[in-house]
Amino acid sequence: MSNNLTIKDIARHANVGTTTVSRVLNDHPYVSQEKRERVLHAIEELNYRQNFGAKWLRSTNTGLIGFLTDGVATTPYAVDIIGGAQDAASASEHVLMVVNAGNSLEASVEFLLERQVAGIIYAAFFHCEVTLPDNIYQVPTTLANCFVGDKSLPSAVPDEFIGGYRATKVLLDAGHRRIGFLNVTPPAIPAKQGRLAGYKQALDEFDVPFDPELIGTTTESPENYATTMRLLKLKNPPTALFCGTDRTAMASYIAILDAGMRIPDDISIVGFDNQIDVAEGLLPMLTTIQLPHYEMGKWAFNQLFANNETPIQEKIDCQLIERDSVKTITT
Amino acid sequence: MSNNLTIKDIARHANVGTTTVSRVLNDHPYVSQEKRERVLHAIEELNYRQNFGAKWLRSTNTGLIGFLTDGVATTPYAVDIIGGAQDAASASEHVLMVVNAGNSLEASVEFLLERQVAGIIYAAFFHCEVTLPDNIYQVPTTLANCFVGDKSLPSAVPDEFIGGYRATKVLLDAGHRRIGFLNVTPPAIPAKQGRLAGYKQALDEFDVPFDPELIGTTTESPENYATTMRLLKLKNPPTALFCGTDRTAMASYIAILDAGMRIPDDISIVGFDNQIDVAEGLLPMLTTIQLPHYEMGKWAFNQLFANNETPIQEKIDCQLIERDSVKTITT
DNA sequence: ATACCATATGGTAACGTTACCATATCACAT
DNA sequence: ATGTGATATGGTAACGTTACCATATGGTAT
Repeated sequence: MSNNLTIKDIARHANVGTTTVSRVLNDHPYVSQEKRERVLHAIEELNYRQNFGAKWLRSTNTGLIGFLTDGVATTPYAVDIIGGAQDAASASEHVLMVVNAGNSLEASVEFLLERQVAGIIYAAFFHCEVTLPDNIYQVPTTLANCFVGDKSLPSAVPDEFIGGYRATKVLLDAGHRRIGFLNVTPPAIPAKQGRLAGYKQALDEFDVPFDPELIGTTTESPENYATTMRLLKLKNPPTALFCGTDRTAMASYIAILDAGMRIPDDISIVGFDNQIDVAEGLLPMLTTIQLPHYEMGKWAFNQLFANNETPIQEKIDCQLIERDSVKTITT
Repeated sequence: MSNNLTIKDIARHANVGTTTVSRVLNDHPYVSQEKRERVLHAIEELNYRQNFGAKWLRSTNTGLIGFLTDGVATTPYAVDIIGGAQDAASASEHVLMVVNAGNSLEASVEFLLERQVAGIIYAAFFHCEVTLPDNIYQVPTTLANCFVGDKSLPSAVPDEFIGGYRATKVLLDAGHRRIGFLNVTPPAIPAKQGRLAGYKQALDEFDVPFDPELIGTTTESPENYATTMRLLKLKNPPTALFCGTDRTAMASYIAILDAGMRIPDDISIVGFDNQIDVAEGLLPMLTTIQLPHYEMGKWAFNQLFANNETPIQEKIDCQLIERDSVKTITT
């Protein structure tokens, strides 16, 4: 089935030396147009295919990049990170070797090193601090959606602050002054602190005092539902809600409808994540904040061989995605 | 950084021949316990790592499997297929090389063939018929979530019929006799036909006549909402709804609440997909049908080297996931 | 004794490619 | 004439591994 041809075969067929064939294959200079065409023609005709094993044995440049994730690689969230990394990788002739870290992160890294990967991208499925085994430093490594405490590796994470700020500001701009906030809870610590700071900053800019009564946390749907209800029944209830995740927003939608209110007429909602199936599935469609998964993946690949003196700790913007769940009101 | 040690170095260090080292590395027989330990010890001490390029140049057995998907590989749906394939692959010392087919499927296959993959798994992100380039037949190939018209390749797809049947039956078992059905629309043709047949079959078994008035289609949320409303306002309205996707169910939830009804007290709902964030995010949590993504991925890997005379066309069961959106009623 | 087999061990020639060296030609300046 | 540098071209030695062959030892059946 597979016709084990070598460059020797095609060298003979094109009546040139093997070196010339290799040069054509690798786009090296110093080959006449005429011979180049003869070689190309022979390759075409014999249906020749390079042997990458031999190639990398010589050159030790495999074009392989290890994409390593914590156990839960296959969550919808992580997926766009892979997408971004993959697009960037194929733009420069690299391939991703996707590996889920099993019980031992060190063993997974070892596995990739054995395959001579030129670099490793480590991605977490939610924004968090990670600890990585020492052997990962044997090869260029970048992080997506996570970071190491000592900042010894380049890392791209969402700018939670700007996300929280944007979500709050769109509501303030629409005239809202009582804005409930169902913040995410640990273990997503960077998200929690950053978004709260962004929320406060936006409030400050509009001279709206911070009211702890308007703050809740997100956990599972029943709790989200209950928290939303609590907020709705406040003496001075919110006219808008900033939900820590799109999933939280979903529970809030249900609570609000159950309470006999309408979105966005009676209350405006902003989510967080832009989890497309949820955000576009809800009605009215959800205005939310985009987590920059794709961009983090892309950035992580592009930084792999950047070779900066100090590893960059990048925070990537979280854009506002406007849909139909926010209504302008007049105070 | 990387200490280019070879098998020779460790042979010298352990005071054995290179062949013996190779034998230890590959678990071949005819090595004394004593030398085996000496070799293992030397490997440990020198921190030696095999060179896979050289290895496969000799043996042409790379342990690499190409995982190829249509453009939209990185949809949440496809992700569990990768998970299943990956788990099965690592159980037998294989690695997945994940590639998104770009504009040319043939070029993507060529890319994988160049890398000497031992097999290819092709996965679609929704159940459909696919056409594949000829060069894919040069290596064992299996299909997940799709099939080729001439059945020339082993394929695993969801059993849409049983899924539709199960969804309808759980409602019939709960006493419902007026069951609305918002079926998916093309291009997901196998899903559409199969589920409808399953729906009818279940109805038949309970001697419930098929009523075309109760059938709708799923498209985008606003339409789903409108269709749900139409059903709700029927002279003889449904007491239960079978939604073609969990996303449809989300829109139906909103419509039902808007109409002043409650789930599941006034109307029961069953979804399809078990898209976890939606199904568990809704309140009450959604009873739905599991699409066997993980199993299809696993099956596809395990069939790669099965070598059956005729390629198996497998239909994988779609299990019912019971949550809280179905209520038993007495007629 | 002899033959035969299982076990153990190491030397060495591939595997298919590219890097390095050697060589050749031609143009263009000295 | 002579030197220099750019362009072309091919031979061959690696790269690190495993398959194959050769060899050696000890046990067991003839």
